[in-house]
Parts: sequence; C-alpha cells; structure tokens
Amino acid sequence: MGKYKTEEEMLENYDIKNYKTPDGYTSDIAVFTIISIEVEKHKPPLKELKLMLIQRAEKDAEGEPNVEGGKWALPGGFVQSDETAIEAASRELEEETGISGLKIKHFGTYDKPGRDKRAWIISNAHYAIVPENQLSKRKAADDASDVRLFTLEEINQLGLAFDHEQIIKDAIWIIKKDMALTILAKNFLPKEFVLSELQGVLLTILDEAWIKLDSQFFRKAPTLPFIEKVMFNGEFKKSNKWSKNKAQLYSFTDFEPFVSIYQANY
Amino acid sequence: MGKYKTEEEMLENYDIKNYKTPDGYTSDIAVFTIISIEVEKHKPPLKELKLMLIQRAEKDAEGEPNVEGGKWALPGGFVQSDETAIEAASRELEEETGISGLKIKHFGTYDKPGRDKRAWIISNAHYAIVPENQLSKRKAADDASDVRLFTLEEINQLGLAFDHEQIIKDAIWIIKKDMALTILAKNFLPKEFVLSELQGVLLTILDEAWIKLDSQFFRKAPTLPFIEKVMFNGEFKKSNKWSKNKAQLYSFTDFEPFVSIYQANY
DNA sequence: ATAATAGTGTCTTTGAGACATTATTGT
DNA sequence: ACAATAATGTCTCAAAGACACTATTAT
Repeated sequence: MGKYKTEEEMLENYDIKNYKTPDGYTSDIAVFTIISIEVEKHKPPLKELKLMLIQRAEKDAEGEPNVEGGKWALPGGFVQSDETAIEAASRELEEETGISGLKIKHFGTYDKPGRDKRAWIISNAHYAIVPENQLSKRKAADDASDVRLFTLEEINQLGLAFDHEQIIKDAIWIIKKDMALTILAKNFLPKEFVLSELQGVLLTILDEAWIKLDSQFFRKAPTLPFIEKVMFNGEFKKSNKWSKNKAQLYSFTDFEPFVSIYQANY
Repeated sequence: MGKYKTEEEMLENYDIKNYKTPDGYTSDIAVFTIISIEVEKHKPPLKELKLMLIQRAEKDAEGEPNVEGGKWALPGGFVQSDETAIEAASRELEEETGISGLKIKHFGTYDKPGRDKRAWIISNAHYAIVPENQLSKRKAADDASDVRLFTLEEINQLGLAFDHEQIIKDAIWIIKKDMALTILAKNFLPKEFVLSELQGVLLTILDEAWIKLDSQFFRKAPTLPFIEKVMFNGEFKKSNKWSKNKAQLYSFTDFEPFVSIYQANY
C-alpha cells in the first residue's frame, strides 16, 4: 500500500456528492441536580442526585402514533445549521427550564447505525448541572407535567426511548469522574458553602470512606487548594444554616487541580 | 413557559423534513507515536513524541485546484452510513497505515459553523497511539511520501488545513490528561518493559520533577498498583536491552486506577 | 443542661524527598 | 578495573488515619 492509495482517499474526500449524509444532527442534555430534603431545623439535610427527563408525546402533530411515544427521554432537539451542538444544548435547555448560564459539557457522540429506527440520526450528548433546588422550584413541583426529576434508581425502572439508557449510564460515569477530578462540585453548591454541604454533595456521587468520616473530612478539606475561607469585614464569615454551632463559609478559588495516577495515593 | 412549549418542541423533533441536515459527517484521527533514537548501545534512547499528518493534494480528481490543497492535515474521511465515527476512524487508519487493532479514542466533535468553507461538515476527532517504531517502520522512513511524522514543534510552523490546528491542540491536551489519569502509557510501550522505558514515555508527555529524578522514580514506580514484575520459570524476568546491568521487566495489570483531587497530593 | 454539629490535639504510621551507597555487567 | 545503569539503605519531614477532646449554641 503506497502513495496512490492515500491520494485516492484524499481526493474522495473532496467530492461531497459521493457520500450519503446523515438525516439529522441532534443534541441531548442530561440535566442533573441535587435535591436537599430538610429533615429538621439545624440538621444537615438529606441530599439526592436527580436527573431531569421529559415524557414523549403519544401522538405527533398529525395525530399519528409517535415513535417511542409515551416513553421518558432526555430533553434535546435538532441542531440548527448556524449553531454548534453545545449551543443547541444551551438553547434547548433554556427553552425547557428557563435557566441559562449553566455549565454544559459535551461528553459523547452517539451515531451507532440503527440507534434511531427512523433514520440516520447523530446525537451529541451533554450534561448540565443545575445548582441545588433551582430546577425543583421551576419544574419538579408540577407533578402533572411531562417534565420530571428522577433518582437514578427510578430511571432503571422506566424503559427509556432510543439509546438514552446508555447515554444516561455514560453521563453518570462521566459526572463521577468529573466530580473526582475537577471542581464540578462547585456547580452543585451555592457560591458560599460550609464544609458539610461540600461533604454532602460529594457523597451523593462519590463513595469514599474518608469523606464519610467527619474527623478526616473536616481535617483535610480546609487544606484543599481550590477552596478558601470567605472573609467579611476582616472577619471569617460563618453560617449556622445547618447547625447551631456556626460553621465557616468557603468558596471555590480559580485553582485548577491536576492530579496523576503516578503520584496519587491508593 | 409551560407544557405547551415543551410538547411543541418534541413534536418538531419527529418531523425530520423540517430540518436542514449536515452536508457531511467525517472522522479525523490524530495518530501519535513515540520515536526512540538509539544513541549508543546499552544507553537509554532519546524519545520524542510525534504526530502523523498527510499532505493534501494540490488538485482534485478533475484537475481543479483543491480546497486547502498542499496543506498538511490530519488523516480522515467521510463516515459511511453503516458505521460509527470511531469505526470509520479505525477503517481509515488501517487503510492509511496498515495498522489495525489500535486503541482509538473519540475526544471531540467539531461542528462550528464555517469550520469548512465548502459546507456544513461535522467532524469527530479521535486519537490513536501507535506503539513505538511500528509506524516509523512503515511510513516515516519514506521521506518522499505525503505521509509524515512531525514533532509538536514542527507542527506549529506548518499552517494546517481547516481547524486542524485547534483539533491537534485539543488532542495534545487530551493525551496529556489521559497519560496522567489512565494507563495510556501502556499503548506506547511493548508488553514487557523496564522502568526506564516507562520513565522515558512519561517524560515525552508529562513534565514532573519526581519522574525525572531517578532515585524517586525508581523507588515509587515498583509500587504502582497497575504494573507488576514479569515472571519466567519461577524467576523474575530481566532484560539488558538498555543497560549493562539487567533491569527488571514489568507489564501492566488490569487494575483501573481512579484518583481524586480531594485526596491527591499537590 | 442537653444534644448536636463544628472543629482541634495528639499520637502513630505511612510515604515522600533527598542523598549516599551497593549491585551488576559489557567493554 | 571502569563506567554506566539499576536498585536499595537510611534519614528527615509532612501528611494520613484514628480517636479523644473542646467549642458553640438553639432548644
């Protein structure tokens, strides 16, 4: 195999008309949030990770039975020719929830032939993090709506449309990884938070012994290089939102952590 | 904004004909390899990271001037309707280099409007790692070819086609991250390797003081949970490929490291 | 005063970092 | 014997892990 084969291939690439093109280019978004359930005044709340899904209509605009109708699915839609997939995700998310300015991250492309029975449709998958309770105020209270928040256990029972079960599985794995390796937790928390809030967010997604053990977590956390104590009028700013004893407020810094398996502790 | 908007959007999604579709769906591959330059017998070689590029033809099949003709670019091509982008990458890589069975990883989608002057063309970017010298034997020796290996410094001078400069920048960042967080080094190394080879591979991509310092690296490396000493006939298998003193051979295990910024050393 | 959360003191153990030393072997 | 790479010994210091203890404050 030599030069000729290569050139031939390159030349093929130039003649667009030779190729079948996709029938659609779409953008799906897995919207995660953490719901706090306040058990009692001055007690840390129970926290739970939830994912937003929409229910597909049974019939389409012409009254015909709809593909995957009635099933729950990730929100999303077609990418327009003047925008990127991530812009489409942002636009659709705002249309859907009214929330803008969120961190949206692309994490995968789903283009397996046959994933959509109708046609050759390529989907880009994204995830977005909605700060605690912001989404629930808007949508989740409305139980009759076709938009709802589900726990990960509930999702396993649902029977989702298309390959969205796989996409969601991948999304959960990605946010686990990103929670461990980036300051993703920032997106789940208010600007100023106490250590027990950070601990709660981490425990909804990670399952590490030292995070659960208060004595270890409260010792180590203040030394993390990407959070700092909040000051106010030259004093340390504190809050008793979750306890009788006032707790130090922290905020994330701009420090970008970079870790390596070759120097890490196991 | 309520329920109606949502349903309307969903219904829109069902009627494919309403939407403009992409004019092309392509797959690009950044093929990395590490070239060892043997300086002397029984000396560790100099190692250098290289990337494979192809030179686009000046004229197309009809003899017309070619878009981005003459420029260097990532190998790639159109995805067929019966394959995924990653399958296309694998197929094109085999056509191009004759090498199959490589680890190919998708790392990004490039769909910014206008990235290709001709049409709305979406590209999925992948990287592949070719074990040391396998690629150079096949292609790099042929200096007259339109396929060549470049160092990262050389690439900065080239002036690449389309948005390939950005894609390559992203690819380099991704393999840095993957080198630090996964056992990517495995793909650059032979099945059995000595510690100085691992050290050399890491140093082509990472720049950490303790890896450079022999006393620290040779102390820590044997304790890494994802490599193990190679045994042969009940004895530790050794090699004197790179030194007069025989060195212990290691191989990667199946251990999947998972590290966290919350427990890491900084 | 109580109870619960927040946080510190202290001890042990582990590993990182630095530097010196030993081991091996083709030339 | 020499020189170069591979590997270990030893010391110091910092941080992890474990557990007890103190501090604060709404009730």
